[in-house]
Amino acid sequence: MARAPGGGRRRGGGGGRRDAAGSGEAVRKGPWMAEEDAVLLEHVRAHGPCDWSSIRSKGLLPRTGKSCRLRWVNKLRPDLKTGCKFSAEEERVVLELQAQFGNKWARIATYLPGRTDNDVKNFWSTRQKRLARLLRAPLPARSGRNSSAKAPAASSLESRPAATVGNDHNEEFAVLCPQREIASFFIYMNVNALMEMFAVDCHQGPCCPDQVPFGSSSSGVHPCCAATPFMDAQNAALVPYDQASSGLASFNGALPPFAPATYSHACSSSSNAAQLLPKLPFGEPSYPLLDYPGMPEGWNMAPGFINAGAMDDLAYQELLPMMAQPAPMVFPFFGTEHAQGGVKAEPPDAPDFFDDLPPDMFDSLDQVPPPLSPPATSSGF
DNA sequence: AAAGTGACCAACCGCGAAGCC
DNA sequence: AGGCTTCGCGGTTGGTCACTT
Repeated sequence: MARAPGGGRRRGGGGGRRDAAGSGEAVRKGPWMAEEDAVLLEHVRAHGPCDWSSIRSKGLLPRTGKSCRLRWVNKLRPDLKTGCKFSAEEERVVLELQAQFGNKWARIATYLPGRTDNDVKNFWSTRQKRLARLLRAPLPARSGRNSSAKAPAASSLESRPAATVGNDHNEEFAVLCPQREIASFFIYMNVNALMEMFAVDCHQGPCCPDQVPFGSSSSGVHPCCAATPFMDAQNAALVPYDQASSGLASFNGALPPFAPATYSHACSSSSNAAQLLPKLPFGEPSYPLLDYPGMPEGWNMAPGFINAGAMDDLAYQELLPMMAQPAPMVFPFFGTEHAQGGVKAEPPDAPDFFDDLPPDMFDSLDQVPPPLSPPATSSGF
């Protein structure tokens, strides 16, 4: 879906208005014109990408240095990949690094030649919105074995913040997200298997021009996805609660072939995830695990599976209205910071959400993984 | 064909860090 | 040491386009 370049906002003056700056000087805001770009490029050619504020002070452009820098970084740099979507490999790198660094877009962008922090940020934001919508979407009732599974008692719903979501069909889903400070449960769910389970339509995007109904694939895996080492961005960390607790969520369908990651950097290479994951009631992953540099040792991630913890507050907030009971403003899975009336606040005492998770989930889980540690070598920057 | 929705993305804002005086 | 300026980053907004209904 190629998009015409330049489709942009018209904020701060409708593309030509001159706003009065605090000092009374006219500062232009809004979209850049070709002539302005030319001036900016000339400045960079002559002085290099620095001294941004002088552009305005010299009267070259009625733009703030900040605006000039942004324009250069995001649009005028010669090495940018403009007008091209994130590749599967880039997506994978973003996912890995976001899990490792958090929302450090500038840092992540340094691993992606030709991409800016804004690119990465926008990509991630779009992806999260899509995830949130996927989680929020009413899903049709399942049939067969799944429909017979009992949902947890309502009482346990109340105390399972951020872990359970009901929908119009009275289904419950455990959205198991990591609580880095308590116990990081990363559940990597093949979204295509998920979609198949709930007969959710597949939106594979441009890689998948000819959508094939799931039913037509004998393996149950969308052929497009099966051919993609890293699947579509719509991978969702959504596990039907009853299945999560019963272990049915270990998918037997064919999983996408795994191409060993070409991306790597000098961080942790060892792993103990293989030791941890089997302890979760999802069965032994039958696919190779990607090593997650900088993650607590062993926090590997399967290709085509996302880190459920990557779901940010946005996604969770979008889930809130779906919850049968208003969740307390305690989000143990989402880290120590969360928005609360616009103010970031430390969550109160952690609830006993463990009590509401399947007891067998913890059967052999004795040790809590250590909190995320900074990358061993971030000096590559 | 029109309206609605979602994806994309340019560019602003606020804040904090770094550098300078 | 402290204030000011500049720069960089992350969050957010909102416009446009493509696709769907």
